[in-house]
Amino acid sequence: MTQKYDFDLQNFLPYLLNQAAEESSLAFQQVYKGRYGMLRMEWRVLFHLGIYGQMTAKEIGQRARIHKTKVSRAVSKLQQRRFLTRERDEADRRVEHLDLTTAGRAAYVDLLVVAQEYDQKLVAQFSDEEVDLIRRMLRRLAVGKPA
Amino acid sequence: MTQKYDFDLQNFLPYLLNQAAEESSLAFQQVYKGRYGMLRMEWRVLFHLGIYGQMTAKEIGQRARIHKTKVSRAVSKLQQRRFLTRERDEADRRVEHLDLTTAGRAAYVDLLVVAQEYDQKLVAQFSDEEVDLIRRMLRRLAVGKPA
DNA sequence: CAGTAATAGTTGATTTTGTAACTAACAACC
DNA sequence: GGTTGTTAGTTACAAAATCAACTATTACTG
Repeated sequence: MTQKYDFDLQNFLPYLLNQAAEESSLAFQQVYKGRYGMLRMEWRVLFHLGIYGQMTAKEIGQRARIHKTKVSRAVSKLQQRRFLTRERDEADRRVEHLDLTTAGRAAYVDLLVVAQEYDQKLVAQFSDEEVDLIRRMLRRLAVGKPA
Repeated sequence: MTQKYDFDLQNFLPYLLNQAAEESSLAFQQVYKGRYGMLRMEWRVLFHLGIYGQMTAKEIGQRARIHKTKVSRAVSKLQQRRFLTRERDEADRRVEHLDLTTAGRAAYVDLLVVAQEYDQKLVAQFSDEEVDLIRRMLRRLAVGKPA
């Protein structure tokens, strides 16, 4: 009965992607969780602000493909920890411009170093061409719409 | 200040993997959730039993790298839905041998077809060599231990 | 062979996430 | 200029993941 249908989870792309994603997130997760008590969504928001500078919650959600409720909660937490400030837009009072505080920027820079080192470790297992290719493939898969 | 440290999330492997994993799981998730009300852990257990035949909860956890509490709860749910049976090992009464029922096997086969079709759609975006490479890379990343 | 450690699996309390409904502000249309 | 529709963001409730402690059974050890 085994293998009757000749299918292997080890070739099933969504499964493989999940396994690799989980494993590859683990070490970095321990750092931002351990050092700053951050959640996944929180470091993502932190990094978006760190990299791209002042943004609104909506813009972060669009870029990172995170639902607005998750962004909202991550922003609250980061604000509580004094990692960012919210400033209401006077032209359109619905939107808030988010920006990192000095403390937030320090945390970002700290984690950035860790992220870069960790990424290099991961990437070092493969050739430059391989890395280049997997990045392009992953970006394509992340967009969706294969059909 | 922007780009000061020349780091792009779009190149950070854990981030890319997460994005791709999330997106690629979505369509298939809707199927097993919609048709059988299953959770991610439940289809994984179902597939492990479908592919490899009778196993214990521990073996499933090891193969799939799922924590035992998650396996335990998935198994309970699948049993409630009469998709699997548990049989106590008489030699070691701590362990249970799990096996799919006819209904469980039917669900497995049904979802298997969907999975295969979906995988083919994903894979069709790339050349055979590319697919081969990404699978090998993902398997390697999934094992961990880059350092 | 009693006592301690280890293993398979379960359960309960706490945190996180996901879904949907909500508020507040702006836009657009008649 | 008031009704209707949209958009940014929040909140409340339900679903799920996580972590720790628990039971039952087997294995080790002096």
